[in-house]
Amino acid sequence: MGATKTAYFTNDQNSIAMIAKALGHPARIAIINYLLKVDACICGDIVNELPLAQPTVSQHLKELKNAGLIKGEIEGNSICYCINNEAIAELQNYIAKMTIQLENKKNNCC
Amino acid sequence: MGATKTAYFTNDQNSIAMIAKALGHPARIAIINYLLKVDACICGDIVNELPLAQPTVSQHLKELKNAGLIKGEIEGNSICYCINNEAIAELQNYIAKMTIQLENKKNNCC
DNA sequence: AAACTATATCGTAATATTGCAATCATAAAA
DNA sequence: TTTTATGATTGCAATATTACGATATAGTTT
Repeated sequence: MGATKTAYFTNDQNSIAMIAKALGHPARIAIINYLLKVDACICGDIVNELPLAQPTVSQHLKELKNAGLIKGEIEGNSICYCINNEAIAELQNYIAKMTIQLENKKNNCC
Repeated sequence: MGATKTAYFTNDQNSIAMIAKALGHPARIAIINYLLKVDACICGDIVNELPLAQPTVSQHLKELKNAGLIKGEIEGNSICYCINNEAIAELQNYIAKMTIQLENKKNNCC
């Protein structure tokens, strides 16, 4: 008890849930928004952008990385993070499917 | 410490994060998928569909409801849940914006 | 090499989530 | 009215997340 029963669900369900979960924190949304806004993926200053301490930001970056939403590349002293289009595409694809299904049934209820 | 610093972020960031968070569990993805698949939004059998106990499913439904992703309507003895298109639209809109921004910068890095 | 910079990791406290058995609330059926 | 069915709520244990100070690691600069 307490732990998510991952094994009980399909790969697809777990995969989408993992991506969504990674986006399920305002700090991580803020990080993604920042990476989208900044022209090059200059990083590190993410810490300056966010109202959180450096270790906390580092931890959020790690979670985004684990979920495949961002990639990091060592660049001399610092590290360059940027968005991984594939994960975004997977989520977009899922949402798009949902929307199509929703349109096909319109106002069946509620 | 331990609690998310919601107040430090914008409404938009919190709003999207809330929706994403609600989708951040395979059981809740499974519920959404089921609601999309079933023609009418006959419910209750959600419990039968999922490998989880009734109180657990009820809790997941509550979270989806809190996040505005589903609506529930009392129907005699049972309750009829269905998807709330607006929340889905909000998420889709956000992802679409992301995609546009991503296309505008292509391979700047990483 | 020593100092500095940037970022990750460790340890830990506070809080949140997940899951379920037991129980409650309400409506339908008998 | 008693029973039955459906779904929510309560209480609790196990685990996960969030946040950060302190520290470690690795590259850069002096």
